[in-house]
Formats: sequence, C-alpha cells, structure tokens
Amino acid sequence: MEKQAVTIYTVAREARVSMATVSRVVNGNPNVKPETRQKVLDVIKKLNYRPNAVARGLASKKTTTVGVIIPSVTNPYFAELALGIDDIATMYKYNIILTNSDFNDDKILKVARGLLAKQVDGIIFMGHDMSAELQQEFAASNTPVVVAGSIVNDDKLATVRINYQSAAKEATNYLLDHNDDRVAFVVSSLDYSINSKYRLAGYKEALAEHGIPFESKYVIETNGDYNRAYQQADHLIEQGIKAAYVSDDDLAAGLLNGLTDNGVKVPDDFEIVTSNDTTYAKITRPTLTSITQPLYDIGAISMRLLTKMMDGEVSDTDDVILDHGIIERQSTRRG
Amino acid sequence: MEKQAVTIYTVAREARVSMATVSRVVNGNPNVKPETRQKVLDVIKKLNYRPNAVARGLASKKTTTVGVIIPSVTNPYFAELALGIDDIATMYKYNIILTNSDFNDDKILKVARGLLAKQVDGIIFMGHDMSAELQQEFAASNTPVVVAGSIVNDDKLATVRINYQSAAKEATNYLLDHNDDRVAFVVSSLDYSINSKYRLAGYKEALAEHGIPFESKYVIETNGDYNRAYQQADHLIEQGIKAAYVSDDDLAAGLLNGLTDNGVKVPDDFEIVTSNDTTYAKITRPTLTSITQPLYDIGAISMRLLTKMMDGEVSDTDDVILDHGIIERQSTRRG
DNA sequence: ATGAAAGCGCTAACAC
DNA sequence: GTGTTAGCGCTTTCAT
Repeated sequence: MEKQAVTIYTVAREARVSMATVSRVVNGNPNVKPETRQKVLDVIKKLNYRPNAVARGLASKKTTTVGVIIPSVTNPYFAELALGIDDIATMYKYNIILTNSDFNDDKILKVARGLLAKQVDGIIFMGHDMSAELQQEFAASNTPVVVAGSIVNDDKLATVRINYQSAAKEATNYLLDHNDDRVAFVVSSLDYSINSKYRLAGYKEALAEHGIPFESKYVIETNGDYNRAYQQADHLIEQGIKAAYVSDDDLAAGLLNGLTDNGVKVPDDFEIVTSNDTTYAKITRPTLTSITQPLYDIGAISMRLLTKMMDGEVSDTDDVILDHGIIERQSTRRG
Repeated sequence: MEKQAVTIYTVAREARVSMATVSRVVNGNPNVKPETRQKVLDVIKKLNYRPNAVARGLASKKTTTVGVIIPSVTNPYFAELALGIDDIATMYKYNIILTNSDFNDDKILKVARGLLAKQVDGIIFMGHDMSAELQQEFAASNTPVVVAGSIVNDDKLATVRINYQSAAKEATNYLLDHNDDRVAFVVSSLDYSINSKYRLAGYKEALAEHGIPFESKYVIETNGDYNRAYQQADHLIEQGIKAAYVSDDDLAAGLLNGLTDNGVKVPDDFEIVTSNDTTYAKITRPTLTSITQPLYDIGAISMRLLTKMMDGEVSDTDDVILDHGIIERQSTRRG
C-alpha cells in the first residue's frame, strides 16, 4: 500500500534541504535561491513526486474544489451551462465535484451536505428552488454559493441568469402577434418560482397587452420531461390551443413531436416558442423558434463570480442579469 | 475564518469522552457502550458536528471519491453513461469528480494527474484511446481504472461495453439487405481504435458476406460533431451513397438533418442506422433506426466493477461485454 | 469499552 | 534564503 511512497519529506532529504523549502518550490514561492530551486526541481522530477492535494487541503483549508449541483446532466440546458462552468473552473485550476440532484429535495440536501463535508471552496447551484433546510445549510456553512441559470426562493444568494419574466412576455407577445389568441403556457411545474412567479407573470403581461383574458386552462404543467410533454400533445389539441410558449426545450421538443405525430402541422396549425435555444431547438424538424440566451456565458460567469467570492474579492451578491433575445425558426410562421 | 469551529475534539470534550470514542461513534464501530454512544450522538446533534472529509481522507488514505473522465457532457452518449455511473456511485456513497476532456490528450493527461493528486480512490475513463503518458500514469498510480462504453488501446484496463465489431457488422448487414449496395461507414475519426479497428472490421465483414468490394471512398470521417456531419451530407449525396452506418447519434442526427434539408428523403432515398440509441435517435424526425445498447447499465456496471476493485475484491480485469440489439425506426425502410 | 498517542502529508508562522 | 516547529481534523494501533 505504498501509494504515496514519496512525500515532501522524501524530496527534502534527497535534496538536502528542509521540507519547507520543498514546499516553497512546489508553491512557486519566490523566496528560494535559484540553485536551490533547481536542485529541488531535479529531485522532484527524479522521484516523480506529486503533491498530495488532500494533505494540502487539510493544512491550508482550501481544496481548490467546487461543488456543482445539477438537476440532470442529460438535460441539454444544464449540460450547456456546465460547459461554461467547467471551462472557467479549469482556467482557475479548480476541480469540480458534479452531483446529480434529480430535482429531488432530499437528494439535494444530501449531496449538498456531502459537498460541504468534502470542504469544497464554493458551490454552484443549478435548480429552481431550495428547501428551507438547504437554505439554512448554505447559510450556516458560509461557503460561497452562486445560482446559475435560474432564480430561486432565496434572494440572499447571488444568481446569474436572464430576466425570465420579460423573456416569457416577449415570447408570448410574439405568438399573440401572429393572431394566435389561444396561446398556452407550458411548464414542467408551477412549484418552481421561476415558472409560477416570473414566467407566468410575463405571460400574463403579454395577454393583458393584447386585451386577452387569462384562462387557467391554458396553463399546462407537464410534471415531467420530453415524454410527458409528448403525451400531452393531444390534450392541447382538444383544448383548441393554437400555440404555446414552452419553458424548456426538452418539453418543447416533446410537444412538437407529439403534435407532428398526431398529424398536426407545425407551424401552420400550431406554433411553438421555446426558452433555451439548446441543441434540441436545432435538431428537431421543424426547428424551434426560441428565446436566446448565452448558456455558456451564464455558466462561465457564474463560475467566475464564484472564484471572486472564494477569494473574498466580492462581498455584495448582486444578481447578474444577461441579455436575451429571440430567434425565429421553423416552429412559428413568418411575419 | 472559523469554518470548522466544531471538530471531533470539541465533541469529545463536551461529551466527556476521548476523541477516539467520538470517532468510533461516527464510524459506527460497535465497540461503544450504548449509553456512551447516545451521549455522544446528542452532543453531535447539539453542536451540529460534521466530520471533515478531508482530514478523514488524509488519515485513512481513502477519499470516497472517484474521478470520472468524460469527453463531453453535452454528448448524450456520455451523458447517459454518466447517469448510471452516478447512481451507483451514490448508492455506494462515493462522490464523483467529473472532468471534461474534450477528447484532447493534453487535457486528459492534466485532468488525470489532477484526479490522482486529489487521491481519488478510482477512475472511470470514457474516451476512445489513451496516450502513452496516460497509460503510464495510470499504471504507476495503482489506482483502479475502468473504461466505460468504449474499447481502448490498452488491454490491461478493464472495460465495460458491447461488442462494437459485431454491432457494426449487423448494422451494415441490415442496410445491405435492403439492396443498398452503396453503404457508407461514417465515423468521427479513424484515429480511435474503436472505429478503425473494431467497427471498420465489422463493416468490412458485412461487405464481404454480401460479396461487395470495400471502397475507401465510402469511409467518411467527420472530424467533428453534429454540425460537421450536417455539412458533409451533400458530399455523401455527390458520391452516390444511398445509406450509412453511423458511429454516433450526434453525427447521425447531423447527417439526417443535412440530407433532409437538402431535399433528400430519408428513408426513401437514403437509409441511416446509428449506434447508440440515445435521445437524439428518438427526437429527430424521421426517428433513427439504431443499434441498441444498455447505456445506463454500462455506466452502472462500470461503477460497480470499480467499487469492487477499490475494495480489493477483484484482481482480474476481464472485460464485461453486454448484449446489444437493433431497433427499427423511421430512418430505414421496412422489410 | 475507552483513552493516549502517533501519525497521515502538507502549510504557515516564526526564527535565524 | 532556509530551517524548525506546530498544527490541520481525523483514524488507528496499542494499552488498559
């Protein structure tokens, strides 16, 4: 079991210096005479010495590791956010402990505690709302946390995102402008404040601007992913719905395919605008008109913000709101 | 900076026992009198004590963390493998350090070294081949490694996968049986032995069985992902190709959409069989006929095998070969 | 059943 | 510029 046969001490002896000097060399501390440094470097190479990050973490109280809580790696929205997170983390030499939360509060709490036990230097949280226990856990830990790509029920946490309310409003308006007066609001769940509070408000604003009364039967909760949305397609048809603003590309793809497979022509007989402009929006046929948002950047900026917080460079936790837009594709009619 | 104000020592003093006893309680060691255990438990709860995993890792030389090297989280093939890995890891109480490798050898080497420095107990490697340095790094570390969902140029490593050669052969035969005598072999890169050695061999076998000579112009390397395959569609058309066996769903989706957008009817004028049966194969229209393989299980079994290796329960590293099949969808003609 | 004490491999004062 | 010396918070013999 001599997994770590060669330690800083071995190197020190072999190079005839103290372990402190070896430590300085390894950490790039300038207070080392060039010759000494070279001598140590030679021994390190010769012995193939590798610093033990665990020991270092214990001594320095920094693990250069951040925890990332993600609902699902198979959802392209979160996967694309993760890409930006990962790149910046790599750039700043942080490792990432990635934990799937499945949108399950119990699991989230468990993984969060695990992350804290591992002494991560910071946490990126992806997900739509937090249990009271989780909020408390984060607050008590005084470990920096940033919420990426969502807005949650805890305004003490920094978030990096777009303005979901105005995005939803614009998407709905776009549909309403096409003389679709029966526009549905399709979301995974109204339990998330991002949907029930912000997107829904945007949807209602657009309705109001067009003088169309809000009808709750046009609010659809899929309570699931692609397949659930697929199955609900005929339900929407029965309701006489002619268009939909959808909160997630996964759902939009499901709805689209469900409609198509039921003989409904998109966009001629039904229009769809989705929210995240992920690969799903480009792979489907017809392609999906979508809110555009800089997914990669949201991830990247979240991570960058976190590095600043971990370095104590930033105290205020103002939200970072990025610009969004809308891109017209084939799931909506022109003009 | 009293991040860890309460340590095992704090608990010990408060409970009027030694830290050894607290350690026993925390670790479920039976050699503790019930009353003592309860007393300690009470103090732990009262102080909200949480064991420091870093200190524990240093003392025990086990981090209960495994490293996962993944080419890309946004590729559904790897994302679906990751799902199985994650579930079993959670079940066995391991955390996962997830590192994106982008199929880049330098980056892979760096992340692998980072993982080893962090003293991970084991590594799951996803990717198609390994540099000599990486192989050496793994060999020298005596950290258990299992390769998930591929076959690589290092037969000392345990792998969990399907038989790629016979899968490719069956897919090609399926196409050839439809009287498509101009069947292309489309892969990302022949630099990977999974493609150049195994899948290509299967493709050639099928050709031989049908008495069709192998022509290298029917071998297409995309050197890229969805978009690259999309762009190559017209090139395939020009070559007079009528069908294709594709090594990755990402590429198959790109090819399909490229063909469709160029006015080529799939499956009437062109047939496609893809390899991984991921969500992509179900989301496209037409849907994609595909080799089927238990992606989730491959991930899960890889992780389970790794736990056994980490526990020293297993020494031999025989490959685990799972069954594959083929599912007919809309990208091929019936009969 | 419990405690004392010696590390695990490293960082970080502090001294010279 | 370099060495000495305490820890970091925990596990793990070894006694008792």
